[in-house]
Amino acid sequence: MTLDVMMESPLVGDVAGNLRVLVGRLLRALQAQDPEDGLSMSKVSVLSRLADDGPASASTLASAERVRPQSMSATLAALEAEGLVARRPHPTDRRQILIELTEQGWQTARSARRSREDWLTRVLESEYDQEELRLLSRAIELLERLAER
Amino acid sequence: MTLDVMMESPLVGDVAGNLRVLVGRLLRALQAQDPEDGLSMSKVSVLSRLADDGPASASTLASAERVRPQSMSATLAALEAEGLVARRPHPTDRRQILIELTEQGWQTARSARRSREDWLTRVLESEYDQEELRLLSRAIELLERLAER
DNA sequence: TATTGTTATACTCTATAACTATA
DNA sequence: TATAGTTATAGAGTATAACAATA
Repeated sequence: MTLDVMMESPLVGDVAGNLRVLVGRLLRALQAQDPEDGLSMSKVSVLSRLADDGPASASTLASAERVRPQSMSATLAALEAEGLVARRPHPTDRRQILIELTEQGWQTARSARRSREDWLTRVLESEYDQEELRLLSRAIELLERLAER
Repeated sequence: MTLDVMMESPLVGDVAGNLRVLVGRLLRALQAQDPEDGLSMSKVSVLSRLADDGPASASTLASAERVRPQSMSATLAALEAEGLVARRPHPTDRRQILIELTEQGWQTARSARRSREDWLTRVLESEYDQEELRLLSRAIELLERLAER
């Protein structure tokens, strides 16, 4: 125990290397399954954030999602074309445009995040017991902190 | 406790929804930082697998990494051009070409998985204590099972 | 016929560069 | 000048389609 702290434990190096590889593989595993709603992860991520945090400007979304404003601009144009988000002027700053979920956007955000029937849910249910799911749930909280850095 | 098991616990639905969004965000966080060795996650993933499992054919790698054979073909061509993998004929099946790590490929695979200097390692070190790192390490094992599905 | 692998081509996501409008 | 947003263009990764060689 004390030893772990005293010596430079290899744990952090392992976690880093394995996590990097894991994220790529999980991405492809999730993309391979999951045609379901026809939405890319980038789009779901933006919808999800708008649902959590409320309306936001394009540049706020861009930095939160760690993409360039130009990239977010493209994503938002696509979401708008699909009727999932709408734009309204910022009350005081006329440069900004606030992005908000449409009613359909709300429904999509909800169903994308909580669809209990999709592949991932079924796999989690069959692959892990309750204790492992609780561990995963805690790990996800920890990793969300990481994703914000 | 018993209640968790008896009622359809919302835990699995939460994990599923949050995990999907998390993976996308982690991907971009990792890609934003981490130019370091100049290798994409896809490439590191292939090198990593070759290091773990030994030489393999292109089609084996493709299904293991969940990409189409055509996509793996492109990835392998790039890795070969960088001198990290080499090809040798399959001993019995002349259709197949076995892919193996070169000496430089071995070094790169090792350092990519255990690099103690990169952004991710530093963030992990500063952001998490030893207990949290152990939890992450266990979670990564669990999620690797998921990535293979 | 089925399998392994490649080349040709296109799509998605994200990047950089250059621009307009507003603060 | 600095900030918010857009359009134009390019690169990486992966997909589908069509093909050649071998089983």
